[in-house]
Amino acid sequence: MTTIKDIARISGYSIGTVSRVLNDHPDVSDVAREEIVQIVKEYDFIPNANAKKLKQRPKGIAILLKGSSNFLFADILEKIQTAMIKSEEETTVIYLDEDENEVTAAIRIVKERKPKGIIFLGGNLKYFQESFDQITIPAVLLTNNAMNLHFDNLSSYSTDDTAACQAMTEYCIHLGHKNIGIVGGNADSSETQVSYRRIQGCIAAFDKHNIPFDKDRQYEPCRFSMQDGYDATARLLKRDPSLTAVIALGDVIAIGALRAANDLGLRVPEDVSITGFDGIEMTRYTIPRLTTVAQDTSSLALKCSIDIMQRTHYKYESENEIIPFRIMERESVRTIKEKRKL
Amino acid sequence: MTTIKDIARISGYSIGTVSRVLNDHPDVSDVAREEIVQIVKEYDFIPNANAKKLKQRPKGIAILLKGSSNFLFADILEKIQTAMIKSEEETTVIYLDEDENEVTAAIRIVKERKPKGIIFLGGNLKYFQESFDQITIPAVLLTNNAMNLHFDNLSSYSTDDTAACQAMTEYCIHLGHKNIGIVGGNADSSETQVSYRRIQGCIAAFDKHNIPFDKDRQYEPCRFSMQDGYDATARLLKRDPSLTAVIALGDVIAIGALRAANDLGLRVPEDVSITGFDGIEMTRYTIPRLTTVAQDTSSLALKCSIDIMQRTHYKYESENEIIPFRIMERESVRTIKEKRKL
DNA sequence: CTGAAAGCGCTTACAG
DNA sequence: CTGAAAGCGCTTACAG
Repeated sequence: MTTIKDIARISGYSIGTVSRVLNDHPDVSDVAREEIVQIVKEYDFIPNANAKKLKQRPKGIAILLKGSSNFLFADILEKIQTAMIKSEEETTVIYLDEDENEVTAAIRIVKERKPKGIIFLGGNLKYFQESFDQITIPAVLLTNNAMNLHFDNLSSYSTDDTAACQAMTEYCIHLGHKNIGIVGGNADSSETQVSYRRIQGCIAAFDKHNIPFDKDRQYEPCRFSMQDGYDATARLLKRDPSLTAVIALGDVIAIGALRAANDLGLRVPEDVSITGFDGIEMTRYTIPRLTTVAQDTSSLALKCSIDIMQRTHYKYESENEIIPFRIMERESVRTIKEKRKL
Repeated sequence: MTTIKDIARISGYSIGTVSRVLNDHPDVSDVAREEIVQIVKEYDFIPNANAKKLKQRPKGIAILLKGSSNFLFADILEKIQTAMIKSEEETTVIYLDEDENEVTAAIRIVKERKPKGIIFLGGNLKYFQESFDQITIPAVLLTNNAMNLHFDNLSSYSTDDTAACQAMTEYCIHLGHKNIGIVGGNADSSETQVSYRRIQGCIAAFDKHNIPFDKDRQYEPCRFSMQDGYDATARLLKRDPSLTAVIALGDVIAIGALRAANDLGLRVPEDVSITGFDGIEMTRYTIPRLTTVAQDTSSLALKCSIDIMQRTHYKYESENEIIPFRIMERESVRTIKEKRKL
């Protein structure tokens, strides 16, 4: 393994000068620079990154993304990287398992890579409560509201899950649906989890419009995957064939739901309406196209990028902002004719 | 930032002893161990990983995955990790951009992390030709055949893209299709790219059955995304409405194709048949379910895992193996009645 | 512009 | 079982 020492020996210059060339320092003679660059190329020399970081000062932004095949996060990530490319700052993405503790991971990464700031693409508020106090550099949490955590080096930009689900439910109600099923998440979960907040939104809509909701009959929990969405929707629809609409708490669940309804011989939306949540790309290609509530990934990405750049460079305050969502009216929900009027 | 030095000072032991405790070395007294562990916990001490790696010997397997939202690779990755978890070896996944040079990245990673072995999930043979010779540790390339590269520290396990596409095309031909379109990739690309090999497979089938193929009319290039698949298929189908089947060179393309046909008022498979390639999860949920050629991700993952473990631990030879594919007959292809017989 | 040297935070023979 | 010390491959004041 060739090291900087070898390059120094071969070039006849000192280690220090080689280091300066390697790091584009200005105070090196052109002759020295050329000779050293030449030898570095010849030997395909790449400096040992660990040794570098041992001395180096904080640099770059670390992006922790939870769930490597999370379509929503993948979308946001792409937009963050587009936004960040203009700034000088380098960006490193670290993919975490769905159920990994992202704060613990972040603490480790801060030690290892010494980033100037961190972006959390998704995160469990509980983990933040437990150990985010060990992180002292600026950070941004996306798609989850960190308001109640009160860390002054943590900003957050998120969609109001509860309001969004309430809006989607009301959308269905206004179209005449009264017997609506919900699929996804875990009703017994706590406020720190998205599915809980989303379910609360649905229930708020029912309450507001005086529509009864029988959880045992109209709700079916499931994880956020197509397969689970498929199974849960099949159970739900079999248990209560009178349901005219099913609100899936995530788009991947909805895609499974579409298929499940189909396999039960139900047409969407003629026989049963189905809605999603997130607004991932795939929902524009399903048959029928999925009506869903879209999180504003562009704003989320942009605000996050600006925030982290500002706070890593200057003394800005962190903030917690709710980004507006949008109901994407597409093809998977139909209008129910008022039976009473017949 | 607390370091090993602080822990040593506070505990009253030497740095060496603290290091031994940290690394679970046996020759430390229980008293010392307990005291030190206690203090480490108290201070939430995490050793600096860079400093560790500066001295440490090779460890773990690095997995380089090209294209962070590549569904096929995501699937294989999951299976590799399941297989590897049983072995002692740690595994690190590094996600690369679709168009990044994975070999250059690997060279850097070898220096930085000192892994014992590398797994490439996807890769461009051209990059391997150019600079894989700088890598001397055992490596495995997945879904691409490295046979002709002749590196004796590089194994490969792959699907025969050409044979698979030929088989899928023949499948359609046997069902009576004669006027078949192809969508995806870039016909002018070189042998080192999958799309070239897949197209060759289709053409081989046409030749074998004496079916004429007019590239300008029946072929439409496109990148591997739903949007591109949608656009390309729309162009293809408009240009030649007589096509009875469209072979998409990737599943995501096929998903776009499904939607495009639909928007053109064509029913799948009644009016036009559509096939995919890869066998990703989503193809089981499309409406209709997609007929596709499935790569055997389980075998790919298992063979790769066994290979890398063997070659990092013992003196095994590298090998290049072709893993059988499977045509998944589902719902998106129909049988054409022989018009002549009417 | 260049070199000698201290130091980053660890690990690991080597003595004892 | 434990400590003192060399060393991993770099960076960076400090002199000159």
